Amino acid sequence: MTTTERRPGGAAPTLEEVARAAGVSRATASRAVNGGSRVSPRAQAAVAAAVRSLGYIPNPAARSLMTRRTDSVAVVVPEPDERVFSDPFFSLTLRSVHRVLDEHGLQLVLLLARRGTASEQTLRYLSGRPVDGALITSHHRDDGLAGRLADLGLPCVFGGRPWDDTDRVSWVDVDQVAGGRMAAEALVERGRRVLATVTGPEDMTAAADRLTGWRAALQEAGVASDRVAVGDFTEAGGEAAARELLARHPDVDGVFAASDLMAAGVLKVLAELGRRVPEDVAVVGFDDLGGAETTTPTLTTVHNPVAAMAEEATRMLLRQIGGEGPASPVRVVMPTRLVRRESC
Amino acid sequence: MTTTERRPGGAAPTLEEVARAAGVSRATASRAVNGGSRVSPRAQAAVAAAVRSLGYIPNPAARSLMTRRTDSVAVVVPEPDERVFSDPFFSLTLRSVHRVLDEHGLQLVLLLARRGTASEQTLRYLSGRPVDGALITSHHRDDGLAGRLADLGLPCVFGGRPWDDTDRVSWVDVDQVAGGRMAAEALVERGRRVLATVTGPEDMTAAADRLTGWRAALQEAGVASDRVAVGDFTEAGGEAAARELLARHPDVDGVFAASDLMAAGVLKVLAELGRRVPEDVAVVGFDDLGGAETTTPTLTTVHNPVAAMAEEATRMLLRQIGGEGPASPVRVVMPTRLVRRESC
DNA sequence: CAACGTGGTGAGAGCGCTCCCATTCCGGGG
DNA sequence: CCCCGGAATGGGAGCGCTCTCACCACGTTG
Repeated sequence: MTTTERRPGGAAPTLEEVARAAGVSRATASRAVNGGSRVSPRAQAAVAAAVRSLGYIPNPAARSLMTRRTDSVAVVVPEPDERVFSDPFFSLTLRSVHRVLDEHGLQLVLLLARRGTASEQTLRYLSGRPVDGALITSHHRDDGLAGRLADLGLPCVFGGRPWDDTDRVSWVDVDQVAGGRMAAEALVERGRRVLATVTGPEDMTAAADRLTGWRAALQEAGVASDRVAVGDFTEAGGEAAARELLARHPDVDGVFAASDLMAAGVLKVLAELGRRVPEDVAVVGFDDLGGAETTTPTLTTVHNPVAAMAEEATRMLLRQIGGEGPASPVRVVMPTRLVRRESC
Repeated sequence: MTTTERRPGGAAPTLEEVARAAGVSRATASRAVNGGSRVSPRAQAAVAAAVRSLGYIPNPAARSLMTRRTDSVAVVVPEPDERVFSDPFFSLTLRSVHRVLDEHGLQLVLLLARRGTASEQTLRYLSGRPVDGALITSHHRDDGLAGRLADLGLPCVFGGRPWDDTDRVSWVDVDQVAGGRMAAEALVERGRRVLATVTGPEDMTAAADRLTGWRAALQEAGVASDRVAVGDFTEAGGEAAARELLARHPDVDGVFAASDLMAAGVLKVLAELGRRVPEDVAVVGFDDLGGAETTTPTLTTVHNPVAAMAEEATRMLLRQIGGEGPASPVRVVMPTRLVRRESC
């Protein structure tokens, strides 16, 4: 066990004391502590011993005052309502980001921001550079974060294409348009012709893009694409949207829900109304994050490579932080695929 | 909009420059920036104007080097597996903590720790005092965190009673034993006599305490309390445990699952086996975090005041951080209650 | 043998901030 | 008229660290 000896004041030991104990200068002690290039084995060993015996831990504030690095990264979530945390999308993102950061010894600072005035606070906070970079998830149209972050000069990567300034910041996204097309094609292929969709919030690019792909594919197939209800990516939202949709269009024989959570809500409503899935109504979801396998029937869905995207975004951020100078923004669009299960 | 003028180097403006621009000394500028007692209105205004025009943001590293405060708090989660994020318990906790911290202008640092060697790393990190305090959630028996954190002298509060050193750290918990009793009594009251329980992980106090209460109440009622299966607080875990339980004891007419997630798994198995709930088998859950209302049938459950606990824990921590000197540990045990729905 | 690296080292200068303390400038009381 | 106390201020030290630079003791070279 390390001794917990402290200075007279009870304060933590400083590098100065380590140096004294090791019989070297503060500079040499610093070099030794930081991986020690240009340090003799003798000095290295002496410092290591002193560190151990004093229980020395470098003061991060002092260190980052000089290095201008904090070894931490912010995950900015511009929407702290219930949705965020209960959505497996978010959970998986956070976990993946954390794993990558952990590999590099970085800490994760969670920045939840209420809508509206929140980006103001968030930006103010970030301008103080309390973190080395920021990862932005699930942001909405009106926050204008992308441009402002680009102005700040803080390394940052968006998870999901931002609405504006798409060429000024780096981002990673799945090919949402292709995903929307796949859903449409899957339903058409099964002979469905009276199709409807439950989309996500209109102010999120993911929702808008999936809808774009859906409409394009339907038009090409010569099928009407005007049966649309807006959900909010939650199961309850999907349920409400499905009720509305089926009331207006009782003859629907295929539904695309822009998230598996919403698809679960759709399945629930269909079950209540006594419609068989997929016989009477085929259903396609989006995400494939585990939930699609536990519904009844299991869900045919468009795979969303969330973990891969989060990891890629994090690595991009780390590269941006590590690299010198403001590299030009990078865009990565990941492919997606349809996963066939029972519902379509 | 603030001008984004910068120093020659492109660096952020310093207090020095603000002082110069305002025509005052650095000391006065500092006082003015920090709420300004003992500063003349004239100087105050001049500094405010300079801050605005230069777009000055204090450097947090430099500030905390002097003040020894970081204005951030760690939430330590000693179990970063899927379970944590998908559990509504955790989501709600994180949200509540964040809300309270936000009110006080503090940031939330998420500290996920793998089991095993992880507490070592976590403790090392915390010893550098990169945060003003720590909130520990959902910890397990073998991590010995409580004592070690107490040794560190870092302000901290445990959410849920720790296994060891319960008198050396502050903690908040719900009256788990009473909750276990309530579940037992509810089932007995409905005339059930062949009772079984699906508990949580054996190395978590919440699970152990609920089981203790359950057993005590059953013994008092003269009912056998030896039908126990161990789950892991997840739906899948509850499902597996229920299968095992019903295979061993097909005559069971009442089940207590130590979480609603596990109760959902139990309901699923019962439905598959064609047992009616509550007619054939009554079921009681634990948590009541929203999920209990969406099962079929809806779940009678023991209410877990998670949000209130998280808020209380956070406020306790803030008091501990604000107060001078090492106050004696505080323990808070919150009452719980049974919420009657359809399943019992 | 003089000139030249070259790895190892320490002195010292800050990083940007807060805070202690001495100084100044008041008005009011002796 | 002088002295004293309090409010406002500035000078300067120092938080704990990193990093540049000069320096020294060695070989290695021409």
